[in-house]
Order: sequence, then structure tokens, then C-alpha cells
Amino acid sequence: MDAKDTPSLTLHQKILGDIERKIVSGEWPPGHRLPFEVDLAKSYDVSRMTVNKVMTQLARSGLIERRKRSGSFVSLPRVQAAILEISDIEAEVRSLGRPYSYAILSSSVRRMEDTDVADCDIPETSEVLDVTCVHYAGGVPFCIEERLINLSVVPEARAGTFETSPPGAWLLKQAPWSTAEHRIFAVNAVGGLPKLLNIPKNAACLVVQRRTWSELGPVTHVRLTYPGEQHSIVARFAPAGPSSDRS
Amino acid sequence: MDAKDTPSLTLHQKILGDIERKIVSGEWPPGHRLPFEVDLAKSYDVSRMTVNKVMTQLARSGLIERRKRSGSFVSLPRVQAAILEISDIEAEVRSLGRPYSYAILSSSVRRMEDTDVADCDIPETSEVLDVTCVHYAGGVPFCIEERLINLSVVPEARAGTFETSPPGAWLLKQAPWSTAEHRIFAVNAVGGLPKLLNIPKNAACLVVQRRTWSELGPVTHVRLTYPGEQHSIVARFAPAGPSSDRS
DNA sequence: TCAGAAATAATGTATATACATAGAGTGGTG
DNA sequence: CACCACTCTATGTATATACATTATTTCTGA
Repeated sequence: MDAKDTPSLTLHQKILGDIERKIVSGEWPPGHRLPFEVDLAKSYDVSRMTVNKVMTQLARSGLIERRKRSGSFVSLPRVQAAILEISDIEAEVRSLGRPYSYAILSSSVRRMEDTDVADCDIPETSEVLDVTCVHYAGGVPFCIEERLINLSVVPEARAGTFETSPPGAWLLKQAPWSTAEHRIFAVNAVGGLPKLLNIPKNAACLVVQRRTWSELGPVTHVRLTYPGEQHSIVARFAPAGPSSDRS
Repeated sequence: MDAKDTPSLTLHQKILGDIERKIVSGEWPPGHRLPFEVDLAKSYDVSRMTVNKVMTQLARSGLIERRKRSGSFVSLPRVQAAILEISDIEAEVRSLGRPYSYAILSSSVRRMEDTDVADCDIPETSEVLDVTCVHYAGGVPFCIEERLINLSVVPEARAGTFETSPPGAWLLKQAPWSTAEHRIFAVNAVGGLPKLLNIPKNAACLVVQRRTWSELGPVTHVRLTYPGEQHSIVARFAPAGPSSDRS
């Protein structure tokens, strides 16, 4: 059951696995001081560099904390972190085994206005492309996309009609972003939403708002509205992230 | 504008920053082959090991892909991944600057039943501790917690009354988990919910369902229900994760 | 011409070594 | 007894070196 012979593991992968296992199993509880690098090196009969590599990775993944002169300690799990993968909507629909289609509702170039969401930090003076569209999964509305694209950062978008393909994927290629922020919350369907999503008035909807920035400034602000109970975001977590380096 | 003199950076941090910047700025677009390790080493006047360390980190963070004999390439951004941090509820409330309090609504030991949520993989025969409680932020209901604790994995919980402190933090210490899954969706407030959360009937609520496992099996299943528009989950993302190693 | 063998070039891993750095302890001195 | 300088130790970084691994390219021979 333990490490044993998965013979094609590198030394530091084996050691990493061993230590991870000891930590997550509770054998080494939070606060426990792990053996010094030199001791680990001796007991595994490897060089300190190899052990150091392992410890560095453990520290980067937050499983341990290191203090000079004192040693390395199992860190207390403070926040539970999960990797949230927000994939391309088309891919998301297709992975559900349903045919994807898409329709554009409106598209216009305009300046920013007060009526725009307050927490959008595209400057007032900027011109934006304002696109609204619906994504369908097998004929059923899957998600409403309301997007503002900052034309001063992505001028190429001015010419985009997005008649046949949604702006998301195109934008990703055009203006790679360096930072993103997601805000996830729930709202009641009001106004035109119930009709567009084909759900009862006031039904709960899941909203994902994403803002992205590149080196040049704010790129886009998108609000995705999903019918509430029919859609869920799933995030998985295992201790040291994708703890396997590529080999 | 470039690297500049943040003098207290280590060599590989400087190089890492340089390359990250070139990638996210689009100067090196997806598919671009970056210089070979030996060349980078020469141009930065460092050893190949140092460059290798950088490249390994870039690969681990998904920014580049490496192929032997061919070189290293900027990878195309496929899915947008974000680190989702779900913190302890008490910490969450306090970080909003509001006083935290807590009340238990019910607590009982029982066997699993059909009526339990279907996607809960605690075996039918297991005994569980079924706890329901409310978390308050300054007197206002902040979140309803409905939790099942698998007593065959955490027998110590049988004695727990959780009169004074919520089960979440206790459980985290008691039974460190190795895997977790979150499911996030929206529901309308029905049944006893509106009263408990002090919100209108049918108001949209955000639900976070979390299942955790340890080496011994399923540990707990918890469902957190937040008043919809008052609460949001925020996830941030920057290219190479917390790209700073601890120094 | 084409298949297969051998050379080649890149990354991947591991080692020994060196020195830097920062905390914890220690001892001296007012 | 308090405070300071000093030392000692575990981690942090960097290097040169070696060899393994694996695609690609090139060469060879039927």
C-alpha cells in the first residue's frame, strides 16, 4: 500500500510522495518538525540537494513551512484552496455530451457609462464593445454572456461581429491576459432573464463575473449567468496540487 | 520598465520574472520556442542548473511545455484556472470586520438514509453525526451549515456537542483530509431557509457543497448556504500562481 | 528508395561542493 | 539582570559536473 515499487519514479518524486503521505495521513500532524535535510538525505541515501528540491516543492505547495536555523514544520491547514477551472463554454457544453450552438443578441460600440457595473475598472473615457449572447446546449439555453471589451487595449475587436463564434475564445488568442478575477454569486432571475434562459421568473441563477487584465490594462469584463440548479461549478483539490512534475 | 533593480531578488527569480513577463505580455506568443537552456544560461551568465530550475517552475505552472530534443515552448492557454480559497467561516466573517457568533440548531447521531443527498458517498450502513448550525456576522445570519460527519472515520466526533465552537475547524484538526471536492450552485430559498437566513422567500442563495476524504475514506459532507447577493466567492489568478517562492 | 541503426542535441535528474543568510543560543560585560 | 556581540546551525542559492532519457536527424546498407 505504501510507496513501494512504482519503479519509474525519480528519487525526489518518491521522497515527495512519502512525505506528502505522512502529512496528509496525519502521521506528521500540523506543527510537527520534520527531519533536517541532512538527516533525510542520509536516511534516503541521497544528496542534500535532492532533499532540498523536495522540501522546496512542499513549501511552495504550502504543505510545510521552513524556518532557518529551526527546521521545517508541517503547516496548519488554514484556508482550503481548490483549483477552480473555468473552461471555455463551448468545451464545457461539449464535455456534457450535448451539441453546442450560439446566438448573438446585441453588439455595439459605445463609451463607458455610469450604468455599467460599478466594480468594472475600465476608465470612463474608454470605448468598449458591448456584446450580449446566449450559449445553447442542445437547443436549451445554457448561459447568458454579457461582455464588455476594452477597445483601447484590444482595438482589433472593433471589427469583430462575433456572428458565428463567441468572443471568449477569440479574445483569449488575441489578448492573452496576465491576471484574472472571478466573482461568483447567486441572483434571482428578473427582467429579460427568465425568458432568455427559459426559466421561471425569480428562479435562482448562478453568476460568474470575470475581469481580466493584460500588461496594457483591463481587457474585458464578462458576466455569465447560468440557470441555477441546472449548473454547478466543481473544484477538486488534492494536497500538493499537480504534485507530479512532468517526467 | 523591465526587470530593473529590485536588488534583493535571487538570480532565478529575476530570470523567472523576465520570462513570465515576456510570455504574458505576448512578446513570446503561444507556440513560440524559447531559447535553449544553455543559451539562456550564457546570456544571463549563470549556470544551466539555475536556468533549469526556472524552466521547471514555468513548466509546473503550466506556462510552458517542454519537449526533449526539441526545446521549450510557450503553451497555449487552454482552461482558465484560478485558485479558489475557501477559508474558515469564522475567519471569513472576521476579515469583513464583523463580530462572529454561532448557534447550533440540531445535532444527532443516526444512520445514513435514502433521504440524504444522493451524491454523498458515505456508505449506507455508516453511522453519521448530523449537525446543523447557523453562523452570524454581527447578529445577521451569514450562512447555514448542514454537515454530516462519518463516524466510522472520525469516531471522536460522537462525543462532540459543538455547543460552543463549530465543527469545521475542529474537524480540520482532527481528521486532516487529503482530497476535497467543491460544488457551487444557486438555489431558491424554500422551506425553513428564508426564516433562518432572514431573507425573503424564494430569494436566491449560493450553495457550496464540500465533500472531503482522508486516507480512511469519506470524512464529511457539508452544505453551506449563503444569502445570494450578499455573499460572493472571489478567486484570483495570476500566471505562475504564487510565483514568488518564499525567500 | 526506404528501413533500421547510429549519432546528435536537447531536456531531466542527481551529486558534491561552496558560500550566503538568518535565527536561536551563548557568553561576556555593564 | 539586562543587553549586546558572537557563534553555530539549518536552510537558501548557485555552480560545475556527470550521466540518463528521448526525440530528431543522419547515415548506412540491402
